[in-house]
Amino acid sequence: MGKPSTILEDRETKAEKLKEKGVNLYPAGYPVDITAGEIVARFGDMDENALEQNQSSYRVAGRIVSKRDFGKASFIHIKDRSGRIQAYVRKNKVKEGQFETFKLMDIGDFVGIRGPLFRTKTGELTLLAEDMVLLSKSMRPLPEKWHGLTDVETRYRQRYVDLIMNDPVRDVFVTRSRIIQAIRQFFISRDFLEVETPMMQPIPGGATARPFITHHNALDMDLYLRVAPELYLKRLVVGGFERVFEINRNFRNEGLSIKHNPEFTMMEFYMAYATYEDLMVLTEEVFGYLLDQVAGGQVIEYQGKRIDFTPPWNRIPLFDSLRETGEIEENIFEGREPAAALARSLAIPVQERDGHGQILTKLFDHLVEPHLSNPTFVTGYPTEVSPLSRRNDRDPTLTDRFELFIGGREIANAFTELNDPVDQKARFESQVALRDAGDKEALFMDEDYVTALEYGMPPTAGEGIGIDRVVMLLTDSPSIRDVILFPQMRARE
RNA sequence: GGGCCGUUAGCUCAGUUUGGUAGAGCAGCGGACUUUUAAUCCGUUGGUCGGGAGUUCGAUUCUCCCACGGCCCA
Repeated sequence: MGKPSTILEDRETKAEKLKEKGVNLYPAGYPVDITAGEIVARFGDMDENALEQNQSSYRVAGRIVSKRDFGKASFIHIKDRSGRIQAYVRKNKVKEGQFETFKLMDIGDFVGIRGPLFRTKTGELTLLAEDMVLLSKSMRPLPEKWHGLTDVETRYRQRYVDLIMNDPVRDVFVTRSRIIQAIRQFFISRDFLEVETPMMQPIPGGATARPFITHHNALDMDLYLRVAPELYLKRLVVGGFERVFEINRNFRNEGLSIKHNPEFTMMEFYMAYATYEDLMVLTEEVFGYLLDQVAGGQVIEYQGKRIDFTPPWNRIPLFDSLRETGEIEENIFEGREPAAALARSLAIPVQERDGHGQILTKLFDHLVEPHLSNPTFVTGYPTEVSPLSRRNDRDPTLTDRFELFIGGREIANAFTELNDPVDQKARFESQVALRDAGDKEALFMDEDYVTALEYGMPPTAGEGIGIDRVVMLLTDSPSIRDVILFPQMRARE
């Protein structure tokens, strides 16, 4: 990159020639009065005669994405945010001198074109250029028209080129925006308040994950990029906002993979007086709305597999899901050792500090999770791995919690919130013990959060939905990098 | 962190097996062409073969190290 080549030199030469002709390479603005997409929508069905009757002239602006020259005439396609439209540039139709200027333009340049519409011999709706101005000169060549840009590294590092060249990529991000809009609308319509809570936290909390550390100079204190907004959102429930949600970034200092990016987008919501069972129904409803809005039906195809979102979704306790694999002995539920032995035999790493519940959850992750294709609520998570969840009334070793799996991946995590400050403090203390034993993902003690609970939090249920993973499902994208505009990459020298 | 694969012209890719300092298509440049659709036709420029070291008379090719990327595992 940045190395001189003849292609770059050719563009500089053209730029110089244009300047000599008095052409401004980078003029300000252009009075666009229609987009390419609107032209197609409004005139796409009109035949030649009808178009001829319409004497109106239209101003369109966009990037030249293709060019077919013929001496004294040329066909180009220009692309704007709505789509593409062909334009016909002919020497005796444009203004004096403009054709010579056009000859110095390249694929990649932005132009503004004014003229009437007509239909070519081959039937394509086309703008006849009567006035044409250069709006911005492109100094670098775009990738080849036929194969386009496929190199994934370049696609991620120079996403702007990917977006210019690959319409399906562009569509993914349009869909992503629509998904977030739909979720926002759904919750606002249910009387939830959208809020923003700190991304920089003195005590990271809300999820068991390794945080990023940063430093505030004026305060001379370390701050953590949040791993979750959870504890702040629940403080707001304490404060009387009974229904809140936030859609924003979380940061986790972990490896990169096809489903992990260090920063990712999470939607979290909290609903006073609800239980985790209410949230299962609400989750079916929000996905139902979402699929209607962006997928046009309750069945999608993800990576060649059919996924049916028609409610009600399957619900299964975590331990039962392990039993159903048929690959386990009942004794793994009775004591830590048999569970640990099974895990080791499956090459699942078990740490000294891992408790029985932790090991069973790891077995689930390994044996069950990848097979949960249709939406499935898994309930009955051990209290040990759920330090912020309310204990189940019948079995206090389990919590009132579910995780939602779709397409073999965790998509959401929800529970009735632990609002007993005494139990919460004890849970934090267990987490601190784990941290002291070397678990870098364990929670920190958060005294102020306990204090908030001491003021009283109504019975509440809350849920986090991984937005990137939802977008992956609904856009049939195999990698999280395909749904994040600028995925994290190693710095290049 | 480990394993496997990849990195050659602006882009998409051959070539490496069997070492003799590189090819194609598109793009670009010059020419013809006033209704094309990957326009067509004629001519033509362009490469420190990801970086470094080693083996060799000679390395894009073989060996080692490094960088970046992808997939799988952890």
